[in-house]
Amino acid sequence: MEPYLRALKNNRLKITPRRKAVINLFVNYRMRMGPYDVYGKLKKKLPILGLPTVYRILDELTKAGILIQSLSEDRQLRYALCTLPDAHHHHFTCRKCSKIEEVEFCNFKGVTRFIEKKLNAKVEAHQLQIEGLCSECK
Amino acid sequence: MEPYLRALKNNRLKITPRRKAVINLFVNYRMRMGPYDVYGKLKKKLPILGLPTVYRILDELTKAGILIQSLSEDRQLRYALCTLPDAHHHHFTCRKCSKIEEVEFCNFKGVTRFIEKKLNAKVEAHQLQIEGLCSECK
DNA sequence: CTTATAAATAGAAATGATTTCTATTTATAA
DNA sequence: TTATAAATAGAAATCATTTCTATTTATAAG
Ligand SMILES: [Mn+2]
Ligand SMILES: [Mn+2]
Ligand SMILES: [Zn+2]
Ligand SMILES: [Zn+2]
Repeated sequence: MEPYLRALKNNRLKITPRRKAVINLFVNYRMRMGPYDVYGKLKKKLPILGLPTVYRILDELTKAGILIQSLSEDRQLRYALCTLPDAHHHHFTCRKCSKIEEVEFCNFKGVTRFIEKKLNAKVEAHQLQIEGLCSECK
Repeated sequence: MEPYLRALKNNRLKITPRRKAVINLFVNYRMRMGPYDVYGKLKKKLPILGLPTVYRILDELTKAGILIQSLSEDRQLRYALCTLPDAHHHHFTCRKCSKIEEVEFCNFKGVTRFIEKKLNAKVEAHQLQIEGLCSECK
């Protein structure tokens, strides 16, 4: 919890009950959740809570490096805790239980070389989504 | 053009002026376009044209393997012609001119091995977006 | 412990891409 | 030529997301 509060301070974000509750939720549930999921789960403990606040906090936490944002099959926003904010890496999502796992391995240099040689283009960014079944669900 | 019309037949889609116009547009402009881009460009030649028709045709052509669908940074739908519908491959998008190029190279097996060994999970699918500047724009 | 201030929030409202609906038109096969 | 299901236009609905504004709150300084 402390490193996340420090990340808030580093990004000049005040430590509020709502922000702490959102972070806590993601620490307890290590899975992908959308704004409405988060809203639904927090509404129990914080009956006075606005959905726009959830959207805003999720965006702020993403910019602060605490969460990662992705789009699910239905093209809606999803977020998950990222425990390795600094080094380049990817994420594996379980199709059954939505659990997220860190993938500290990236092969992409080979693809970059291929493209820059064959297409004579400059590769600037890549994004990789990996899906499947986690060890418990398979 | 003929292989695309054959693909329509194979998918029990009638050959209509609207569908031919959409395919033609993507054959002439080898770039990513959204429904509204397509609508705007076709409206000149086909003044009677509905935006829902464009949405529907783009979806049908994607299911028929003629186009690929992707989401742009602004989370909106984008489409492009795919000239290699059968073999597994990826696509490079130019950030400046939106040109799409085929990338017939995929490294992913190494990532799969890493994940299946380290996380004991089953990898079922992956999606890779590659962006940069094409040979003309860089 | 106050107080001042900018930041954060709730709730209502707006936005806008995408989808649905329905009456009419059209491609296609017999 | 005709019958039929498929395709379409245009209007309307949907709904995730964003914007707006008045009120509340976290925080730092005195
Ligand atoms: Mn991570
Ligand atoms: Mn392709
Ligand atoms: Zn799982
Ligand atoms: Zn370019």
